[in-house]
Amino acid sequence: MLDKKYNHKLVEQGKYENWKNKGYFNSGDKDKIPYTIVIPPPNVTGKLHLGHAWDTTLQDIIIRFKRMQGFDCLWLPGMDHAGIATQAKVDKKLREEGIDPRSMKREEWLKKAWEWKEEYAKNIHDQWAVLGLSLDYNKERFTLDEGLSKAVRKVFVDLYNKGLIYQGEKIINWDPVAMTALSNEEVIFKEDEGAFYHMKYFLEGSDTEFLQVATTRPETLFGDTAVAVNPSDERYQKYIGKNVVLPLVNRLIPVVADMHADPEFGTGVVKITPAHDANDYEVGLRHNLEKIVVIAPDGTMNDKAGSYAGLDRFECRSKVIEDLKAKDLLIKIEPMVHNVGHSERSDAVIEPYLSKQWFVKMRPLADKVLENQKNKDTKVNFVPARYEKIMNHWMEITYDWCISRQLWWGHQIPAWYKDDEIYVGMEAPACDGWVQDSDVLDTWFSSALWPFSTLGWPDDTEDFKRYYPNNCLVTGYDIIPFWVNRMTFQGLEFTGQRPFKDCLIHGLIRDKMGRKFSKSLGNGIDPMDMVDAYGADSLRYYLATTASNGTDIRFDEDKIKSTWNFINKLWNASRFVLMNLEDFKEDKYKLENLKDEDKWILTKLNKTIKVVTKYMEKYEFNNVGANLYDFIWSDFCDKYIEISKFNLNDDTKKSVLLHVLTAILKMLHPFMPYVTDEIYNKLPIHEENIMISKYPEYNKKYIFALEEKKIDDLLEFVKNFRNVCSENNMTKDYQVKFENKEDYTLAIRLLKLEDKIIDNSLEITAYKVKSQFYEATIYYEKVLTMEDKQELAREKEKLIASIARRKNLLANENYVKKAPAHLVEEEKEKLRLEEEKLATLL
RNA sequence: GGGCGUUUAGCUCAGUUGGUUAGAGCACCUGCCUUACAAGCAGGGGGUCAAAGGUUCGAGUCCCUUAACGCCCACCA
Repeated sequence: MLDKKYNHKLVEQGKYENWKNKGYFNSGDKDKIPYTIVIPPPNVTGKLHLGHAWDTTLQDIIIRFKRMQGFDCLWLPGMDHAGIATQAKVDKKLREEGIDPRSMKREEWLKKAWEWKEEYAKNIHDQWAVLGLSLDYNKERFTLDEGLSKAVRKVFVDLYNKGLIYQGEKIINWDPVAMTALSNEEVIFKEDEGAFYHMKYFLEGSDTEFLQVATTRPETLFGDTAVAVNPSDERYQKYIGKNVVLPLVNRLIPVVADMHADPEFGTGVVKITPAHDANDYEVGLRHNLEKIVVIAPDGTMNDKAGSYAGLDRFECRSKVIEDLKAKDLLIKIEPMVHNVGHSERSDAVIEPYLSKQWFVKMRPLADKVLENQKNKDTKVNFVPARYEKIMNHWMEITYDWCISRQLWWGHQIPAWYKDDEIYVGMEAPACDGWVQDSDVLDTWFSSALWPFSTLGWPDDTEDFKRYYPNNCLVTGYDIIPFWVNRMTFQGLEFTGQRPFKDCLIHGLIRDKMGRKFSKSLGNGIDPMDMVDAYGADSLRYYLATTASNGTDIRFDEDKIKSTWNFINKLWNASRFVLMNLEDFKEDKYKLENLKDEDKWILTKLNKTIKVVTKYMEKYEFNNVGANLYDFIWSDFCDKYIEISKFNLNDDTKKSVLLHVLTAILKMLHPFMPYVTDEIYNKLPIHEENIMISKYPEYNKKYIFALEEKKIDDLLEFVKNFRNVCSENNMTKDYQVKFENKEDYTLAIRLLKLEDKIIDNSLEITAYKVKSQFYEATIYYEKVLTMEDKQELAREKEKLIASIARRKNLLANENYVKKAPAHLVEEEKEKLRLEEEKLATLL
């Protein structure tokens, strides 16, 4: 027997280990059709947050559903080495231990990093287990595994040989704290308080005539090799071709005409620093200007900055301002708020930096994606569909991807150098004297291969052949540019296929006020705390059913609480069923000699199975949740169980109770694996385990339209009856006369009318209660008060208005002609009922 | 600057291909300890669906305009 209250801690204890040990999570049954999802590999940098819990719950729901539908399900787990993020954390830890990470040998440092990885991987495994995720651990991968590293090298080498990877000296985003290059996606623009510094660039040979140059970054002036004006800007025509004197440095630089200078912006004169600004770099190329790097990788000024060398770039900025002021070269300081790029990981202000890096040539790869998305049979189907636009737009405007990182934690670039020679290959060259490139690849370079590298590609493995392309990928919309896009072009390029058929996009989880969770706000919520308080089942159901796809969730603990209540309801309904089925055996199970109410619940059940299955297939779990909630609570618990109490010795009743409860548990199982497992195992008839049981299927045999309508109407009658009693404050002394020959047995039981039925009319206050089939008069000793009369008058007015509206509608020829016939009929019926009601009232 | 989204009950959100008195949970009001559940049961109140216009017999839903908020991309010397 079940306890009186649902106890999530007791229920969830030990179940995960059991499932895992029994091998229920394992893929590989060749008699079944394969179904694959690969987990978005979490970073080995910390704990999982609510976003992970949401993301993985959705995947587990899909996988459990498909498994119950009879597919050979592979849900492949794994983790991401997360290059820059992990390196930053490992470095921080070492520094706290008093060790300078950069003084270590690369191999020693890597040993520490692997220790870190093992520790955090364990945390993540523990959390996956708590959440109940049915991952196939036999297939687990890590992005730095030998197999995945081989895939990375293969892709690098092939792209290099195709000319789609090249090494070049370009302006890239430099993170001076992590001291590495970054891709554009890893730069976050934030509005910072800054200033526009207006400086005097004197004309050569003049101490009166100068150009007023405005900049937000005066410290870069040491790298200026020109100033530019717009060729159409009449104010400055006469200066084009002349030289100006670079302040503080006294170096002569030319005034060039370039479209880049916007006459409307600032003073219309812009200083050109080709080594520290992407636009200036382009200007430099057009005018053949020298590129002078003046900032060192750590963000300090280098020797090109003369006496300023060694100063941090921001200290240098202050010093330069001070000195310009002292020399009367500063005109004004104009405060301004402008967008400044910050490193996604270290938050350092990004320095546009001229440096030699490796790049992926994106145009041909992106074009392939755009072409493929036009074919509905081979494209990636986004759910919701609008997110396809995000990917396509990215593909349209994409620029070359900077993939080299000056880090240790990652896949070292498979390029070797010897004097001026370069060798790119899967393995190191055989002869001596070659030195491997010390850089590693962007983390996303390896994650981009995740859907196929995890299946053994580039080898032609059984797994790759069987489980690729993946059926579905689940991730948040914020990850589309970093990951989804890159998986898509790499998948197409290297496997000739989309990496996954569907891409289910969910939103972000925010706090109750709609703010992002962040460390600085201190509003973070540990999913493990929620599991502790309400159970994994409650958290999962809440996360999966709260939002429609692609939209954000505002975290609301009250809603998890209300899910807990729902589970408690399920628990108690199950408790009721089990109490009454104690000696029930398989030979007693029969769905025969069904009464109207049995047919009614079976019809409702089958309709629910149909609609729930449809929404499961469409990943619309919010709709699944709403339908199940309503069916379970309103139809099964509030109505059918109550009715069943009148007839509990009947094996048919017991069979129906068991049948419906079994189906309910199965449909809830993907959402609430623990509690459904607990209850299911206690049912008198059940398969080995609910998670490998067969998902309910719609069965026309158990659709009884007539009985459904009849009982719906009876329940409507009962409700109206109660309403009349409640509105008129009727105590128990009233009498009831039924006005026709329908079967009122159930109504009598539900309304407890056994001793109140009369056959004749009485000369006291009477109320009519009606539904389509049922009709009764309630007699009650009561004087009508003023209020009662007003109430009656209000109701009369309402009815008259409604009747008028309907008559009007039905008089409308266009409506009668064009609207579907059944609607017109319904309308007529409603009108008839209302007219009757009005007549009784009068 | 370009694009996407949101705006529905006090709060958080659903709302299918347009179908005619717009739903849920929580909160609120009334009455109930009715043997599965008071974390419950039976009822109830509450919304001119952001604003204006249009298409249509019919608009929360489709089209146009506007506003507020949010996000993405680009860019700001």
